Amino acid sequence: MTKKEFQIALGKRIRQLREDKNMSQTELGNLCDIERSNMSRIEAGNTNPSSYLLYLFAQKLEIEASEFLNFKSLDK
Amino acid sequence: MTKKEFQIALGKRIRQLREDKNMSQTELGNLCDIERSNMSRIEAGNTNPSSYLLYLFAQKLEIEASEFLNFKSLDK
DNA sequence: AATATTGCTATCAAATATGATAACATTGTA
DNA sequence: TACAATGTTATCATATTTGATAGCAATATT
Repeated sequence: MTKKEFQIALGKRIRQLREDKNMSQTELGNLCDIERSNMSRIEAGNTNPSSYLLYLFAQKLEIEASEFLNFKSLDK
Repeated sequence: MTKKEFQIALGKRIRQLREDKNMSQTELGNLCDIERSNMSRIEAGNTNPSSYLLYLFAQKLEIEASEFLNFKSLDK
């Protein structure tokens, strides 16, 4: 999985978990002190967010941070 | 958990999982195409590594990436 | 219809991570 | 003892993420 592919998969996962909580990008962004434009970039897979940001997302969505990285082990 | 506290906890976890595989910083760094000085910085909690790097670590250590983020839920 | 909300994209500056390298201490090994 | 490997810290340059902002389209909501 390339970096870009990873980012896209991660972005989709973040969006999915955010929508499960019926939260907007703006809301989650505010809770985590990041811009909504950045939320959009991240969910679109256009950037490679920091580990700490994943932790913040998880905290604010009240889920385990590890859920973001539960990718099916497709590749070696 | 502050950003710094997170980085320290994450760094310790990375070190622990790396040593479990009897791998040196140099070896894991080479496999992931990152400098050994960067490995040291990360494990010391002096930097906030990218999500993709966690993924690479997991792949090369043959573990689930989610293991890096399995922190005990100490904080709200 | 008008307004607000949401999400996307682009731009530029600021902050941060990483590469590359060097020097040092420590430990293992020849 | 020498030598290599390992890990740490520091520096500076480069790359990347993020902040801040704006404009746009689409969709609610009034």
